[in-house]
Amino acid sequence: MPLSDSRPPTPDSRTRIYAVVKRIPRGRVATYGQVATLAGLDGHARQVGYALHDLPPRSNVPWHRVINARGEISPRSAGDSHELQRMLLEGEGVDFSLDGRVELKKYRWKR
DNA sequence: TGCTTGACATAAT
DNA sequence: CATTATGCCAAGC
Repeated sequence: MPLSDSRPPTPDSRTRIYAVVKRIPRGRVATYGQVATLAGLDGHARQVGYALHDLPPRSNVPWHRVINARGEISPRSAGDSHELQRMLLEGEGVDFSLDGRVELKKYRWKR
């Protein structure tokens, strides 16, 4: 069986997303939509979140710098990662509002 | 093969 | 600025 060359060339969209997330400078945050756009997946904001969800905690990807358009940490189904995320961001100098929101006006990563 | 769910975004109200 | 409704696309079942 001549192993045909019909294998899915899926360059793991996740890999692309991770690459973009890694590009986020320290002390700054980006929205899912922004990451999706920069990753060439304009409109796949949801997939970005999916990819990050699959991201193992040992990964060197600063997933904590990715937040939703409201400037808040997306409420996940389970896990205490959202607390860790806030902690990490605060550790980088990102200021949080009393409502637990980040001032995108100030910290939004501007390409 | 088709329906449901999901770490979202944007526009309208 | 909050809430509601709709859109988009991929993965899971």
